[in-house]
Amino acid sequence: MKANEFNYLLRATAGKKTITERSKDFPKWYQDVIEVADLAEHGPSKGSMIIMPYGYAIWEAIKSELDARISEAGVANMYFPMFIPEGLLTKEKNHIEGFSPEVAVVTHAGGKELEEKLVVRPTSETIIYDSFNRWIQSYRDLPLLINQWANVVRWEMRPRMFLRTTEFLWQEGHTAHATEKEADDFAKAMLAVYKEIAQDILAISVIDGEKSESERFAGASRTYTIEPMMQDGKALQFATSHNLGDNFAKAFDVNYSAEDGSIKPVWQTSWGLSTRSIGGLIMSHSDDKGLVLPPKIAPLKVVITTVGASDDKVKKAAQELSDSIEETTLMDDRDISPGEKFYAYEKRGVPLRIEIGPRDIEAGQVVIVSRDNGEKQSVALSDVAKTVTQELEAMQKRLYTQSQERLKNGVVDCKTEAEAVAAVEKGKFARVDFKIDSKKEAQLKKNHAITVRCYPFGQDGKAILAKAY
RNA sequence: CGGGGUGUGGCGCAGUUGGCUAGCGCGCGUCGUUUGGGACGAUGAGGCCGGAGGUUCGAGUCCUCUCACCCCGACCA
Repeated sequence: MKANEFNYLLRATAGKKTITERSKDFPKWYQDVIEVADLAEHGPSKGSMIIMPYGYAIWEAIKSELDARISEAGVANMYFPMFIPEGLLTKEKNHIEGFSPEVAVVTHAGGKELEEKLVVRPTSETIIYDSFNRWIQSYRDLPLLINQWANVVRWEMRPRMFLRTTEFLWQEGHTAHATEKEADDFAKAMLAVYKEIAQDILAISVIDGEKSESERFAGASRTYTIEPMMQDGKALQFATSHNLGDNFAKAFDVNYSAEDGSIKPVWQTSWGLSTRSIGGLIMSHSDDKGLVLPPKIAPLKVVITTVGASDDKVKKAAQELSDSIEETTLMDDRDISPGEKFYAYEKRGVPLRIEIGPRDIEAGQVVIVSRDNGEKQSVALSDVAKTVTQELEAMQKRLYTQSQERLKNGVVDCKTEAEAVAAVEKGKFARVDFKIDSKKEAQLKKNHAITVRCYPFGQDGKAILAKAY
């Protein structure tokens, strides 16, 4: 791996062994691609880092697509402090009950013990709504729509590669509205944005719906979610959007004067998508050979490798080819065996590989190989640029279609609980229309590790049951 | 905090009822042969066997204490 490929560092948590052990469901090749390193250089390690080649660029690609849509929705970006005075966090009762076990707390700073402890944000509702309280006076101040790109800390006991890490990067949006309906519509609109990102950009087909009461965000009135199916049949909560009702408004006194002169609480939403999506990406598309990235977010779309006796003539031709292709390319003319080069880029998920050797030069062509299906095609030198563009688009479509088919075939309608349990054990999503009360839900979770993923939109109260990450 | 395990080169491990100079694989360095799907040969560097104390002619191995890490459970999903 070349140094410039290491452009992503993410605090995982716990020891190297923990994160490695807990990530056994990850494709088995991941340790060849993603390095897990001890965080501390000296002494026993309490933490580890995930180091993924091009990982930074992948996150940046997701981020820029999402950020464009967020700002299109009229939302302003801001940065709030990372430390939250403990007193603020505890204002909303359900919220603090949901989060207190997993917060990291700063007790000492500036060389002395702090009078009021500072919580490292697990999410920023509290510190942001403290500001909302000061910013909102009149209905003219509404709606207030803000977003921040940030890192947050949740001290979970069981970390998992990308899916559950002690620190993670995300975007969290927070809005305040004059009416309950407006807030609810907005929460749903942002979920639709996430769905678009998942499907159109990451090529991951999802089910959208509402969470059950027990799976709801701590402090929310309603939680909306998108749930894709991973290759092993498990679900992944990919992104959520919450209708917070007036719960936080009441706790933080976020009120406004309405046109009629009355004082009313605002109605709020919050919504987020995190680096967990990279985990979802890996588990959705990758195969035994390594990472498979949808072309739209692949930082490196084409790699050109020399094969055969790579003399100066071949290297020169490869360089010219590399310069002529508009898509991001990398040329690799190292004098190592072709197999070694092929595997290196397959593992990293580079969508297209162009092979060029003496025979190709003689024939005036190159070989283009697609990462997802391994198909090879010989293409005349003059057609390379065009073919690359076409093939990248085709691959994006293929990956989405594949994900779509998996989800479509993976959902099984079940009449009884026994039927549903059996289906889920076989790696399916069970769609059921019998009622699942909170007692039944707890039972399913305890006995079978099955959860209600969501009540899909427009499906008349039917529930999706599955195992999940 | 309960129950169970593990500490030996960078990583992964072996090392028997105590025994002679502590090994193997991967990785790394050098040289050569290779190069159309993860090559091979030669050679080299790299270790107070987690720590302290004890038993013994002799401890990686046995005993005591201690430290650290990990797994299962509780959190999260």
